[in-house]
Amino acid sequence: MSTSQGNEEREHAAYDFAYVQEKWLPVWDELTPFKSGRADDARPKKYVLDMFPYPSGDLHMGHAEAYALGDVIARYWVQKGFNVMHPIGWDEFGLPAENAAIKRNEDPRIWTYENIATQKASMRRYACSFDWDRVFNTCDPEYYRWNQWLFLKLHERGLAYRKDSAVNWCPGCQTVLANEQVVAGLCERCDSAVTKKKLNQWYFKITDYADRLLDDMQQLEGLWPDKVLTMQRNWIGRSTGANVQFVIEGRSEPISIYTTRPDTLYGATFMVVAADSELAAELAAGTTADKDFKAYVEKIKADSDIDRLATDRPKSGLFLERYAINPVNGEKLQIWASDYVLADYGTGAIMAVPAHDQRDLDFARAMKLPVRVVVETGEEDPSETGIATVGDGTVINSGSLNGLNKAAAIAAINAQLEKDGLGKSARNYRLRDWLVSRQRYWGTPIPIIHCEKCGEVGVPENQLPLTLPDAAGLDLKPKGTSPLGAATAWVNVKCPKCGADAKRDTDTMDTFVDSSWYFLRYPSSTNNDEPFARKDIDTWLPVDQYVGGVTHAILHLLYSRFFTKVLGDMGMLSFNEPFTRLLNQGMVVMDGSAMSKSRGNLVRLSDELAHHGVDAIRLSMVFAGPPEDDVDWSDVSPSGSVKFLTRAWRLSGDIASAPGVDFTKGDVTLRKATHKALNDAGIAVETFRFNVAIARVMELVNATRKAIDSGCGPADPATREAVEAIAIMLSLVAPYTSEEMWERLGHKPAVARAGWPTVDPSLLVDESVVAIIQINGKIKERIEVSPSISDADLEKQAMAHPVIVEELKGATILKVIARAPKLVNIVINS
RNA sequence: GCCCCGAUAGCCCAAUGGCAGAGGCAGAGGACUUAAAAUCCUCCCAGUGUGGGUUCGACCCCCACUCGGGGCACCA
Repeated sequence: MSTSQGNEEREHAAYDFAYVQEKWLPVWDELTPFKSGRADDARPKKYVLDMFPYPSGDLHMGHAEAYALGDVIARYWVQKGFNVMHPIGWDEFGLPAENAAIKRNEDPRIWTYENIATQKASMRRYACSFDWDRVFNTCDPEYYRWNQWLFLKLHERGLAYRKDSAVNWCPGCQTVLANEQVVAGLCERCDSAVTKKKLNQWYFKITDYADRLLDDMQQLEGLWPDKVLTMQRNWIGRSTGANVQFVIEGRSEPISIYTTRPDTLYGATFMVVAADSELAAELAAGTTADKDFKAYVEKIKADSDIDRLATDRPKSGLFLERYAINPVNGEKLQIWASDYVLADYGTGAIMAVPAHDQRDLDFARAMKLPVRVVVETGEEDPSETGIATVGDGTVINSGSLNGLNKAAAIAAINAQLEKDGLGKSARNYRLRDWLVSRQRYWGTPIPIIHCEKCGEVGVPENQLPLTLPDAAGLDLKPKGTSPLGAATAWVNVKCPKCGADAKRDTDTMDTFVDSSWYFLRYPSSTNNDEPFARKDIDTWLPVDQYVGGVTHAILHLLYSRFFTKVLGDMGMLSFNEPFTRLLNQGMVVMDGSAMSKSRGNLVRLSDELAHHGVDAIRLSMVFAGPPEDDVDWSDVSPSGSVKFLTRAWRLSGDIASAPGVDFTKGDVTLRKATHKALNDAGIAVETFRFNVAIARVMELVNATRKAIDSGCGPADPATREAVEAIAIMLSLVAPYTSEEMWERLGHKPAVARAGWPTVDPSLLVDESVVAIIQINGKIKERIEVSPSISDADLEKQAMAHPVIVEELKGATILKVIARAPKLVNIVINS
């Protein structure tokens, strides 16, 4: 630590950030100001969590922003006297590591652990307020054994199951993908066009939780960004309607269709079944249409998702030469097969009401099928305009439903169908079960043994973790089947139940399994007896504040919510939403677009840190604008941040009073500025307006500079109070500078634990305020009044003011609005 | 095509329905200096995308539109 003489020597030197960084890091290592959960810690808890990184290289600008923002929140609550747990770990399984391993021809662990070491060192230098004692790696067996344990628990509960299904297949990665990992028909990892493949795969039954995932979002209202809640609602996509039974000529069983518009049942003019469904194949079998049908199915199989998603795609289909009977009027309806009906939604069959559904109308017009209007909406005839009338109206041509509006007709027809045993109300979801198996090496092995006699047998718990076979000797290149299959010594085992020869499941789990419960692990990160201890969970969870990118709005957050509910049902925890508050930070872009090497606009974090120092980069990130907005690095000025920090730092060398001086004896004007800044900055931080909080600190720095140079002077206690407040507020964004200031002010480290000064409410009120006097909304005069003046007194003063009296001469006063102590508005006719 | 968010000074951004400017960047001038840098001081700049409406009063609320960003997109 510097001597006072050393301080003097440095007094007028420029602020040397490199020196200061090197100076304080070892001190903080020693003091561990952010260690959470000491046994004797009586402070109330606060769990602040940043989304954990993937170790794909060194930290980049995006990390710098995210961690700067998360750190403001974590450090603020520490200053406010909370026992803050702010942990970090690494999310390591997945394709980047595996692809790097293939390229380098080595074990993915090597690349992974190298990158972790790099990132960890960068985080330490970046002065993140992480609790380093809680770190874990998801690729360590000590972690992923609990993925396996959870998988087995889900399997026991029927929530993990295998089925044959047409799944998303990425030809680039040579693996299946979850629905959530297909973005606009492309693989989210490698941008290959995703195709369909019929495979037997593992699923988690997230659809069982669709209603709870939807309904529990009510409690997140106002605490999560609306955008994320909307995206999740859309993704789950609950729709309500009815299933209706249609008798089929020549078939013993009726076909059930799903519709959201049972009120238009009389308007059904044909039926459509999904061309790729078993139902379609069965209906076509034996008819003269069968040959054409098979050809049609082959044709649509060749279409990629991209083709299917094209908006102007013409409708295609084929008449199956079969007929259905409309249950309400006995009409004979043609049954068609088409790819615009999805096999895995609803029942895979629909009644087509072309007058009131655009897709059905497009199809009817293409195939020359009849259109019948059964809802009078006042719009033109759909069969002429080609535009279906989908809105509300009066039901016509519909027997007993005639004259009703949409809602009444739906209620009436549902009741009638139910009574006649022909249908009942139903719900459907866009959400599909979560496909969790992957045909790749670098993931958690699925802990299932396949036995010819016993079927799927879970690996006994006492044999967990089931570790990955050594990568050496395995060909990791993607080839459509798991590389684990080649590890014969690993694959061939005895059935734990019957002892017969059996084989291990060779697929690995989707890496999103790892991150779906990791936030539960931090409080128990060193516990090797269970995934998490109930006592720790009850102490720390749920997460009070989660910070991360909006890219995870659906995937990770939905899966985490699902896991939380499942674990709740298992009695392992007692809350139903894992993340109480969520902040989505924006991205860091350059010249308006995402940074990339190929675009040539990549800014290297390490370069920025070398040029401007950690504090200036953190400050620039936080001050750039509202946290949820993108930061355009070409708009921010790290050198401006350096300038401000230097200016603040210099104040600390100018203070002439001693630590502990009685602030109440200080200059009132500056004291008011200090307390207002503390008050406003605190509110701004709590409402995520960090840029505003910094503006308040800048104001106080300016006011203090002025007070020292030409006001109450450096010896006044108020200047010390102000600079100490600045150091504490600045500690949220500029840990090095503020620590240095704190020392120069005569205090011992760490400023991070100094405590947010208590705001004196009496210093927040002004003795007098300026009230404005308006006539017809235009400002005519300003007067100084007491802040506690009454409306009546303010009005009296305003009306008596000479300027106003003059203005009002000859006018008729219509109304006077007084809003003490801010303004009086006199309305006159002019 | 549908839904959501945004638009304030040359730029980034502030403003419980009540004086449009908190803060910063950039710019201009000055002080200090042999000079430069650094520092300090002072100053400049818009009436809030467009058109209506509500109100005593609108950046703020309502309607329509323009532009920008994001999400969803055959889910019956």
